[in-house]
Amino acid sequence: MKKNSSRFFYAFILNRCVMYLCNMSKVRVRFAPSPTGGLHLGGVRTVLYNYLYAKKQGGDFIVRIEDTDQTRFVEGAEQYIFDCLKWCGMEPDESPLHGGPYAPYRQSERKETYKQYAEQLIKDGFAYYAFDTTEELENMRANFKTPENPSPQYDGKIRMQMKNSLTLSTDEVKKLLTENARHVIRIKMPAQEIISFTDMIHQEVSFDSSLVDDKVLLKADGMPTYHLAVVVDDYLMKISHAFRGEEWLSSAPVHILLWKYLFGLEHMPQWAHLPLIMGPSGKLSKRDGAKYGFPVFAMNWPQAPSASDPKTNELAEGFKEKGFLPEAFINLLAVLGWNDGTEQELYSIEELIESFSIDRVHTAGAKFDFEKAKWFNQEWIKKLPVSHYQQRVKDLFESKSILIKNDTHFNKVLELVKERCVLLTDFYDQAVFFFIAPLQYDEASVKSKWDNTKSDFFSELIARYNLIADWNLISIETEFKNLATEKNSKIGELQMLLRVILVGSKMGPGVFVIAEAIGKTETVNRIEKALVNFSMF
RNA sequence: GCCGCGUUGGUCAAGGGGUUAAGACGCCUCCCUUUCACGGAGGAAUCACGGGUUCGAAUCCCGUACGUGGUACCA
Repeated sequence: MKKNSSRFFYAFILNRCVMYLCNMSKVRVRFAPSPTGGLHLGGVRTVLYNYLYAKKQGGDFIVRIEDTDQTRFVEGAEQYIFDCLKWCGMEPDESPLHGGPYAPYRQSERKETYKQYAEQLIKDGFAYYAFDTTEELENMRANFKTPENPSPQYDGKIRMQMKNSLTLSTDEVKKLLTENARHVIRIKMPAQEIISFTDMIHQEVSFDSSLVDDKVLLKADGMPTYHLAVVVDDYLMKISHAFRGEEWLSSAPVHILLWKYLFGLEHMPQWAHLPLIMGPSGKLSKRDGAKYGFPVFAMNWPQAPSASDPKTNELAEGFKEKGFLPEAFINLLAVLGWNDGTEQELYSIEELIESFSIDRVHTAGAKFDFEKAKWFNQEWIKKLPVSHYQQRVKDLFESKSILIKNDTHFNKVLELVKERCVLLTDFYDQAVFFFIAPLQYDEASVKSKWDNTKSDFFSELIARYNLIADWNLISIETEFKNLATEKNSKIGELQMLLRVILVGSKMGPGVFVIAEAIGKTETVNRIEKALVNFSMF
């Protein structure tokens, strides 16, 4: 106790010192999705690492919607993202739905802000207007294309051959601008500069500015591109740490430069580029889900209906609907690319917050393994009390037309079978027979064993069972075993037959436990029914 | 092509100069159970390759190969 509190004290002091030395304000992280479709594995892991880091430091978790591409906007996607976060147990502190001091949190609603910064960059000579049409850009790419350079860039080498405010006269530019000619604003990448920064995962990363193209900052429709928008918003929203997928690493130099030009490197958040999650063959995609039979989205996502191809109007399955518990989903994602150095694998969200550290995140991408994912779910089903997921299982039963009348009894049944369920959906097969009599039997197991002595035994068992006043595990088992002994029959064999009679197949918990649970009347009914059916084998 | 990032069993991974190279999933065998699981005991399987540095390299350095991301008025 004493040791703990002193440890806490020193940790606290250390923390304060670090904050003082770095002149650090509050930890603020953001998850910035585009509302273009389902939220997949990688996305959820990115949120998770953001969330864990923020919560561990007592910081804020912000969700910002990056909807700057109006052509890719999908109705309902934003709400879906929030639903997924809620299901996963990660409530944002600030977001378009939750509000906050830096609203609006939707980039489309901050359009004018970005424009000012873009103009500022032009004024300072760090950016320029470009008037090239789509055709002109295509021509450029076609003309400069060589086997050695299959995808020419709009960069320092060719910008002087294009139609922009660097090549046109001031008057021409002014004229085009007043005429409202379609144009974009591009960053002017410096000719020779090594741009480097420290990534919390990859350590030192550096780029040669001459190899990076003049990225568009402000599009012709006045919307910013991601590059401008992240930097501006991260600054305005006082983001302290920016964790994102590794697919952004290549464009990091653009963002670093923008920070330098606009706000100063000292205000820049600390970066961490998270390795990508892979599918069985390469990058994890929606297709992998269909191909290998596992979900890639957090929750079901109805693919956008397409008039030209009705096949695309299908459902992308989610972990929730597949039968995963959010606890398991979060757990498996957290340890896919991170571990705390101990042998622990099962973590609650609170334990994750406690143990998480960004510097123990792997540098390499990890392949998603569905078998292991299922194992996590199985462990969580065993670990959590049945009451935790009872409603979901109840809904499952009711969707299959089995009405649950008694919740206490239902709870007991689930308790009996929980350790043999991997997915929540398994509860149906594992427990249906507690509610309805088997419709068919495992014939192969019965055929070789069934004869007159067996049918005599079960006929007499019915009589004995009918006499039991107190229907409980002991009386059921005792009667059964006594009768078997009297008849000089093999108990094990008869037990197996009783199991098939009650369940339909060789599965489930102890036979007498099942008999007790379904009750005397139902047990007797099922034996009677089997006596008729088995006579045909 | 160019640039970035990466590479420990099939998968997730610990280990970061001297280890019999942890552990988990999956697979196999056995025990438990005349069921299916759970549980328990075992087993097979690994440092991408080639050069250095070193008494000693999975570990440090350099190449190569492979993978992956970027190379859009997408994010």
